[in-house]
Amino acid sequence: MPTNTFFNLSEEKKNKILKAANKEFARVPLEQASIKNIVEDAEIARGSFYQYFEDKQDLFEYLMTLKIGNMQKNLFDMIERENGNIINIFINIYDHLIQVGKVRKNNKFFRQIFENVKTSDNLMLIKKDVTKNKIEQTLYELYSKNKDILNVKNEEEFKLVIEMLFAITRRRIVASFKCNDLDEARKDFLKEIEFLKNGIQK
Amino acid sequence: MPTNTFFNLSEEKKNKILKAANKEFARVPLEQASIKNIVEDAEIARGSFYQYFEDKQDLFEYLMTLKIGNMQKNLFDMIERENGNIINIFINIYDHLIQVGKVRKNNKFFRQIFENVKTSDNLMLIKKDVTKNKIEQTLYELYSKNKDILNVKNEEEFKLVIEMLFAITRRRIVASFKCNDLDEARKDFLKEIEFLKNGIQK
DNA sequence: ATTGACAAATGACACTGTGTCATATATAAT
DNA sequence: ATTATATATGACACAGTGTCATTTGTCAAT
Repeated sequence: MPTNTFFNLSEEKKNKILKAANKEFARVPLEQASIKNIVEDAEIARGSFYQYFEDKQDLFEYLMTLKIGNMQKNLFDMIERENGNIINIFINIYDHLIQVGKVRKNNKFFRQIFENVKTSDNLMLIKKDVTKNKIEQTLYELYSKNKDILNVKNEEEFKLVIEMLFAITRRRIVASFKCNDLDEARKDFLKEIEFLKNGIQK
Repeated sequence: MPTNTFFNLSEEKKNKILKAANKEFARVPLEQASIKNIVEDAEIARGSFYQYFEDKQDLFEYLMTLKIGNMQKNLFDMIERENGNIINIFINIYDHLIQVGKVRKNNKFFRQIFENVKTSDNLMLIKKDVTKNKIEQTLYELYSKNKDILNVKNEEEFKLVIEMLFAITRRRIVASFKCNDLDEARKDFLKEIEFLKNGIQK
């Protein structure tokens, strides 16, 4: 978490810093991002940076929570709209994120994040406990709505299914970045979803 | 690729360097690995390192090809043994790698690699064209053997299936690192494979 | 208006690590 | 013995990090 000193800054100054951070984190993966670039771009002294943030990770995570906050609402709306059907939800997430990637300015920022998620990284970038609770709760609701249409015996198995859907969606979003033909990319995604839905075995 | 200068070195010296590299790459992910540590451990001058390798990536990739070379034979044997059944092959790969992780000294090296593969990284660490050709060829043979038991219309779809199996296996191997109970971890893996095999939809 | 006390800003500094290069040393070839 | 060629070396310039003593700003109390 940033310090109070940071939060006490004028909106203008805070924005300048966040904008510079956004730019840097969009440029390269987190490990390669340089505080030097950020402070130069934001026109603050190096020392000030450390007055505001513990390190670049700290700033990065804060920036993430801001961005995720925006998406969260969309996500819960979407769950509502799809009446909880987990498969359709993920298809919607895919489409939504591809759309975001195409249109929005923070395009590159998200791309960096998606491309650089490591196999060992957790389900999601959601670490904040507040959202975590809501997720847990939502998960249970989703389970209730899906247990009759899915081949799952209990909530544990349902979680596995979600992880698989998540992994597929993530991989396919990244693949779409590299692919020129978005329609083609989407077809591959849907094909994989279908494989998971109906099984690969004859 | 390392330079000729490196290959001309005495076996002893080469081994000392590779051993030091192995140690460092087992310690931290590639980006954090330090050439300084390697040269100090291998007792060579900093300048010499750059006489042998372009950079740490170069050394890393060479080390990888050595290790993969060892596994390759095992893999092709396994394909033979399982008579090409792609699902069983992946279950075998899982078991084999878990075994390697438990037993072998290079334990940590593999763990680093598996944990730090990024979503944007390709199917495998196999970049060498030689092996690539053999893989392509093997892929076709595998397709022939599996097309009758799997729900795939063509080789493209078969490739998607392989990618999915690969992704699942990778994720589940990494999960097993974090899990104390290896049997539990294996069950989750098999469950996911079963989901893919028979579908998640009732 | 002056003082004191606290908050915030600053950049020089010590540190760690990278990649290069001129020079030194070894090996081989004639 | 001389020359050519290959190999080895560590000092150096550069880039980045995190810290800290010092400076600057703010504002309440006198």
